[in-house]
Amino acid sequence: MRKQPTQEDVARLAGVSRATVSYIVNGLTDGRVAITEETQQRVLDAIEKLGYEPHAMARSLRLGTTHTIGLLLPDMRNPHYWQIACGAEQQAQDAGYDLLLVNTSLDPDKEIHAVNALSRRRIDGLVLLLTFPERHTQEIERLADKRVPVVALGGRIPGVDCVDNGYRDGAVHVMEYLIQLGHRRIGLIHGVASEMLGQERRLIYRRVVQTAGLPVGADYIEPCGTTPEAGYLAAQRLLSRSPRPTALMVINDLLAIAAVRAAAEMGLRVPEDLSIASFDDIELASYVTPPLTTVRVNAEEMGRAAVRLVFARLQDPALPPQQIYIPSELIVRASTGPAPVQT
Amino acid sequence: MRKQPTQEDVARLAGVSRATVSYIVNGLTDGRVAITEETQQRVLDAIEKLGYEPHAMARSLRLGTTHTIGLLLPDMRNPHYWQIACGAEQQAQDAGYDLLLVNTSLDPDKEIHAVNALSRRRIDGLVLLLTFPERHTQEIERLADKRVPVVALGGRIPGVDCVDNGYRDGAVHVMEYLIQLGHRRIGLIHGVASEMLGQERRLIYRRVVQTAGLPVGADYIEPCGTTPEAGYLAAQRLLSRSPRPTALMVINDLLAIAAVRAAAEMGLRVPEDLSIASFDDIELASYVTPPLTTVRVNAEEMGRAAVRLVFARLQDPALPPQQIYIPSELIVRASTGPAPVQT
DNA sequence: TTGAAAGCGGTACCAG
DNA sequence: CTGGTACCGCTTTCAA
Repeated sequence: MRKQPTQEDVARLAGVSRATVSYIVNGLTDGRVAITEETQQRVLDAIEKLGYEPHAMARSLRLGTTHTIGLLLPDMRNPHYWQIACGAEQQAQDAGYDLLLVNTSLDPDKEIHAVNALSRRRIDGLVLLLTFPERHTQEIERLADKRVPVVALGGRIPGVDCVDNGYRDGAVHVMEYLIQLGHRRIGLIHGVASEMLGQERRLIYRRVVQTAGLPVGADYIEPCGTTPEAGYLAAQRLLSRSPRPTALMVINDLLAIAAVRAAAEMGLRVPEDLSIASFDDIELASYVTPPLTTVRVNAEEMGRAAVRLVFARLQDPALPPQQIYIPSELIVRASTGPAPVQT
Repeated sequence: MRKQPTQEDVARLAGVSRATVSYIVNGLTDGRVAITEETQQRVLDAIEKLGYEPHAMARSLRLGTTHTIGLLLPDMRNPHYWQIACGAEQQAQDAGYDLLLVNTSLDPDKEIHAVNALSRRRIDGLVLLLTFPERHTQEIERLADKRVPVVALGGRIPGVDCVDNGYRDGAVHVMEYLIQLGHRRIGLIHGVASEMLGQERRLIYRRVVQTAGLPVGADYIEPCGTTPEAGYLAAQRLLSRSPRPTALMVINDLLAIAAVRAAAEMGLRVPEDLSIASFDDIELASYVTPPLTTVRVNAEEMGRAAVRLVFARLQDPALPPQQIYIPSELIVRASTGPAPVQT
C-alpha cells in the first residue's frame, strides 16, 4: 500500500504550516481562527490534488475519542437481530458516529474475544446483546470500570443501562390467547443458545400452564438450537407426543416457520389441527403461509434506544442507571385458531 | 471515560522501561529479544493488576496496518447478504483480522460516505458489494490508486479483483426448466435497488424468452423495490395481467415468498396454478410453504473467497487482477410444477 | 493570520 | 538483557 499523503504533504504543497491545514480541514475558519480566503483556497486545492484524507486513527489518538460505538450481536442468521442492528446503525449515523458490528455466532469464546478487541480499540461506547451474560460479568465490569458506556440489550444486568422489551408480557398474552381459544395442551419450542436467553418466556410458560391448570410437565417443553433445522426437528419431536399438543408457542418466528413445515409434513394443518404462535414479527412473518400470529416488538427502536442510552451516558457519566422499556404487542394472524375438537 | 492505563503505567509499576513492556506484550521474548523470566513475570503481573490493554489505534498508527478489512453491504434486510457477511467474517477471523461491517441500506449517498469513512480509517482491505457501481468508479479508482486491496463481490469491474457467481447460468437453468415444464407465459419480478444490480438475470430472461419464441414484451417484467412488500405488490400487478403468466422468476427468495402470498390471496395455488422460482436459497427457502425452487450459490463461500482475495493482494500487490467464480445450482423443490392446462 | 512544538500510546532501532 | 528515543499523523496551545 503506497504511502498516503499526510497533512504535512498538503502543507508543503500549499506553502503553509500543518496547523493551518488542520484548521481548515476541521472548519475552524469561521470561529476561533481566522484564515485568509486565499490561503484557504490554496490549501483546499492542495488537498484535492493530492487526494488527501485525514488519518482517522491519528486523529483518534490525539482526541481520545473514536466516534465509533460497538454493537455485539449473537447471531446474524436471525432477522430479528438485523432489525436491531439497523436501528442502532441509523441512530449512530445520525449522530455522526460509526457502528462497529461484531457477530459472535453464539460462541462464547468469540464473544470474549470480541469484547476484548472492541476494548482495545477504545470505542466510545458498546451495545451488548450477550448470549452468555453469566460468563461476562467480569468483562462488563472491566468495561464499566473504564467508564466505557455499556448498554445491555434485551436483558437486565444490575447497575448497567438496559433496553428491555415486552416479551414477558407478550408471553403472557400469547398463552392467555391460546387458552382462550380452547387449547389445553400447549407446547413450547425453546430454541436458544443458552439457557439464560429467552428464559423469561420459559418461566412464564411454566407459570401460566400451572395457574391455568393445564397438563404440566417438561414433556411439552422442547429445547433446541437456534436454526430453522433445529426448530423443525424439535417440532417433529413435540408433535409425536401422545397426546399431541394442539398449540405451540415458539421462541421466535424463524423457528416457527420451520415448525409449520414440520406440521405440514406430518399431515397437520395450521391452524385447523395445530396453532402456532411465536415472537419477533420479522418482516417475513406476514408473508409466509400461513401468516404468523406473533408478538411484535419494535426491534429497530430497541437498537435506536440502546444507542441513545450510550450517548446519554457519554454526555453525563454520572447518570443513574437508565432503563428503557420497549413494549410488545400480540399480532394475531392466521397461524392460530380454535382448538380442534377432542378426538 | 477515565484514562486507561498505558504502557508507561505498566512500565513504572514493574520498574522497567516501556520498550520492555512492548516486547513482552508482543511476545518477542522468545525470538529477537531475550528477557529474564523474572522481569517477564513482574510485567505480566503489572499488566494484570492495572487491567492494561494495548491501545489498538496507537499501535496501528505506528505499524501502519490496522488488521481490519471493511465489508460494504447494500442491504442488511436480505438474508443472502448476511450469509456473505458470515463467510467473510469467518475467513477474516481465522487470519486474525477484524471485519468492519458497513450497511449502506441501498442508499448511494450512504455508500459514498461509507467508502470515505473506511478510507479514512486506513483499513487494510475492502470488500465491496456495490449497489450503484456506475457511481463509484471514482471512489474505487481512488482506493485502487492508494493500493488498498479492493474486491468487488457479485459484479465485474475491469481491473479489479472480483468474486463472481453463477447467477447467469442459474437464470438460464431456471428458464429452461420452466419451459420444459410447459410454461409459455413466464413473468419476471425484478426487485432491485438499481437497474445495474441483477441485470444479468433480466438480460438472460429476455434472451431466453426470445430464443424460445415465448410471448415477449416488457409486460411480463415487473420492476420493483427490494422489500417483501414491494415483491408482493409486484406479484399482484403481474398476476392481474391477462393472459396471466403461469410461472414467475423472482429475483430472490425474499421476494418470492411474498409473491407466493400474493398468489395465495388471489386464489392461485402454487405450484398447481402458478410456478415460482427464485435465487439465493436462503435458509428459510426450504421451510416455507411451499418450499421454494431456487438457484443456490454458496454465499458464505463468496464471502470467504472475497476475503482471501484481499489477503492475496495484500501479500503481493503486483498480482494480476484475480477472478473467482462461485458456481450455482438449481434446487428443485415444490414451488414449481407443470404448466396448468390452458383455459 | 500563521507557525513551532508538545504530546496522544506504541514500536523498534541502537547503545549500553 | 534492558533502556533511551525517534518516529507514526494529527490537534492545539502559545508566540510571533
